[in-house]
Amino acid sequence: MPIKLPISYPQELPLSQKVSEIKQALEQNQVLIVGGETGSGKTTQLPKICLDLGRGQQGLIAHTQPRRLAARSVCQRIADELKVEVGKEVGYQVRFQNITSDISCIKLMTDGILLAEIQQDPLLKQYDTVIIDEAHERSLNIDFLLGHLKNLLPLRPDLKLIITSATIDLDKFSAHFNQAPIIEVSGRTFPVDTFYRPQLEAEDKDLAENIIAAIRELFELEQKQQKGHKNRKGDVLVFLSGEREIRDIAQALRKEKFSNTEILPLYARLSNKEQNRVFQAHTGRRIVLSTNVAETSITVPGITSVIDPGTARLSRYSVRSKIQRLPIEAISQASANQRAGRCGRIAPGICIRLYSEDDFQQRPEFTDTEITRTNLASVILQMLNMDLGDIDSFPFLDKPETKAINDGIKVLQELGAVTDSGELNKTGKIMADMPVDPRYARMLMEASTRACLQEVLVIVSAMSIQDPRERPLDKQQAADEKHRLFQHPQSDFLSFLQLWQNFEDERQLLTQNQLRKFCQRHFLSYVRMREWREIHRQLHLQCRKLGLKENREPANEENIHQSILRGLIVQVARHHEELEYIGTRNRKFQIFPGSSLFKKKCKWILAARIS
DNA sequence: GAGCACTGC
Repeated sequence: MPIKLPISYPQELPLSQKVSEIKQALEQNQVLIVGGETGSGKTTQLPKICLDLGRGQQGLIAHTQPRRLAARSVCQRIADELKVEVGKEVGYQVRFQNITSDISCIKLMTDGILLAEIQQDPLLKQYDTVIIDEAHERSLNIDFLLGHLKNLLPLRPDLKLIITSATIDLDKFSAHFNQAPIIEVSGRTFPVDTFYRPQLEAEDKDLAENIIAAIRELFELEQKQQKGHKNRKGDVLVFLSGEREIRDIAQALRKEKFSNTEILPLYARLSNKEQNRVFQAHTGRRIVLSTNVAETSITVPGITSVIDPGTARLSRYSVRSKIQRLPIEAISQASANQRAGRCGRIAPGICIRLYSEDDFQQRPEFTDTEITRTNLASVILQMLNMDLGDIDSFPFLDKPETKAINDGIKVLQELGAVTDSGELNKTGKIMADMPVDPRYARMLMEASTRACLQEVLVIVSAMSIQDPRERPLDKQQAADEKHRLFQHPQSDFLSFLQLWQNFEDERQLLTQNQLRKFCQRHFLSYVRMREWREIHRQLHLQCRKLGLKENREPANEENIHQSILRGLIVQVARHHEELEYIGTRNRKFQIFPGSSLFKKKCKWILAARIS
């Protein structure tokens, strides 16, 4: 039964000018690439165009976003434009939340959800159209989806696919899909003036001084330029590498006492409430000091200038050392341009780069894609589970190096998920059905045989989220003191268990409001505690479904640690001297000072994470 | 003696 919805395209959106062109291209081609910057309207209008063409009737229109928040808010916007309720004709699904119904014809979701669905339904039979949005972000999920979709298209001639991307590297997507047509849509952005102000090491200035100098220059530039403009001083966005750098620079900037100016930190670990401060109206000027969250995840409103020191932390896996790390690196040109673009959204902007134009020109054009920077065990496990055949011949946009693939297979062998010849065994099949890292999945399986699944479920969920313990700058001691209440003297893994048990006891007794207060008093993030419980619940249900054995009696600690060890064999270490330990591959490291084992000099330890 | 960012049936 076709659903009739009133469809119109807001005149002011650039994409609305191209509706008939896009319709024609979609009718004549199976795949279409749409390039357009922020504000082009592609995200909200493309699903409507599909609907207009009669799609979303035979099957759903799938529309993927890289983040949960985006999936929810895009869903809301489309529902508003179509004048329907969220969850009816237009719904969304993200982890823990499925707000769709039988009458849904557009389904917003994270790309991770679509990927997970492929495990059960490789042909994606419930969809007649798939829109992969923000494909330029090139996450592991997106790359895997684009590879699978390429194989799928000939098997589903009725399926239409739209790939959208910022206007970088459109040809690459087109080439991947048999020279699919490209339609470019302009964005609604303003020009950004870029200035290069290299930090001169010879002058012995530190980053703070360079940033202060840049801010002063910015203010002067604005005054000169302001003759023709309205007299609103816009806000400044400064990109920094991490929490500590933000703290240091904030301190230095506050000392400068810029008149009528507020310094605002922004990073993902802040509570929602603290993050929301950037969206609140304010008088005077604001200088926002942010990590990379402001590059893609959070759009800070009101920014008219950007200061870009040109570095960021980037997660990298080394096949040689078997370790995932977070080094600070020079960012790519694409990333620098994305940062600059953050100040051209409401008025012409100014971007000051704290490096030379030469330096910029010599940088790589694009950031290395995630698939080249990460351990492939999880991707390979999923591919084996789907029986995709030879991994070498899977049509990745960028093929991972053979040695990275071999390393991923080796990890799976070490976990006992595949045979010596690289085939998935029974253990591996079950692991592939668990929504966690293969190492963690292996721990759960081991725990099932060692009568400690209950406990290991709590620990694995804890390791899958960000640490719920908070340590505010001005209350570090008070926080440490409270956290010690939950500390197990011999094991940080068991500390998680102790925290969980305490929290559960309180949760049974308290109202939600009281529980929030309990969290505040004990320096725990309520939001992350909730995420912990949600992941735990999801994993618990899945383990039950997969037939893992739950223990009725409390487990013995030895068994808990043996189970964790089964997943983390490469992270055992022996005491060397003083605070130093020697791990596998002769790696030397120290224990994190927050650990209960920090100064204990144990003979052997098992590290949850090494960096 | 101390913390980049996302994400999953």
